[in-house]
Amino acid sequence: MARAATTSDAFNAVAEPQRRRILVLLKGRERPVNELARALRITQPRTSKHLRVLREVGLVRVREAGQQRLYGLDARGLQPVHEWVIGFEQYWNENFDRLNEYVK
Amino acid sequence: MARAATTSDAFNAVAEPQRRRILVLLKGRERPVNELARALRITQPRTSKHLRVLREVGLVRVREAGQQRLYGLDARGLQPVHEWVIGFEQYWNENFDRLNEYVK
DNA sequence: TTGACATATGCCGATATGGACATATATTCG
DNA sequence: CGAATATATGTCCATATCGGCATATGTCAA
Repeated sequence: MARAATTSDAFNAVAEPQRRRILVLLKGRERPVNELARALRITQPRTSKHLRVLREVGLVRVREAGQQRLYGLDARGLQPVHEWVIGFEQYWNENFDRLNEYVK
Repeated sequence: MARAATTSDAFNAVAEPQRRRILVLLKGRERPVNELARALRITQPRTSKHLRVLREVGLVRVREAGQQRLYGLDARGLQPVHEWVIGFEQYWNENFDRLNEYVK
C-alpha cells in the first residue's frame, strides 16, 4: 500500500487547500467551472480535477446547464469531519496550565 | 510541485486515519509509543513516524520519562480545522429541498 | 561494561498525487 | 455541417507519502 487516496473521504478531500477554497466559493450559490478557475487563478483542467475529487466524495453536485456544468455545494459530507473535530473541543479549551505543571 | 506535504498543517495531518486514531487515544492521558503501537496494531516504527508528523504540526507533545517518551495531546491545533468546518454548518443543516427544486 | 528495552531513523518499493499541456467530448449557434 | 465555447481526460514529471525492515541512539539495570 501507499499513501491513502485523496478520494477516499472528506478528510482527505479537504486536506487540499485549493479544494477548501472551492468549497468556500460554492457557499450559497452554484458556479460553473471556468468561474471557479478564474477565481482560484488555476487552470481549468486542474479545477475540473479538483471538482472531480469533491464530486466523488460527495461534497459537490453537478447540474448541467447548456454547455456549462454548474457545481453546487453539498456540505453534508463535512459533518463527519465536524463531529470528529468537535470531539476535541474540551481539550483545546482546557487550560494547559495543568498539563504544563504535569510536565514539570 | 507534487502533493502537499503531510506535515504542512493540521488538515493534512488529520487526513490520515491512523493519526486520527492516535489523537483519539491521547484524549485525557499521555501514552508511550509502544502502547500506542499495540493499541493501533501497527509497528512501532510506523507509530513513531506518525507521531513525528503530529509533533511537527503541533498536535502532540512529547515528554521524556526514562526510556519512554510519553506523548500527550495538544488539541489547540485542531481549532483552525474546526473553525473552517463550522463555517459550513448552516449548509449541511439547510434543507436540501430548496436545492432539489432548483435542480429540477 | 554488557545486555535488555524503548524509540527514532534511514532506505526501498509501490502508489497517488498536483500541476502543466494537449486533446477528446459536448453543446450551441450560424 | 463547421466553428466557438465549456469541460473532462490522458500523459508526463517530480515528489511525498505509507509500510516494512534493519539499525542507530538512548536509558536503565546488573
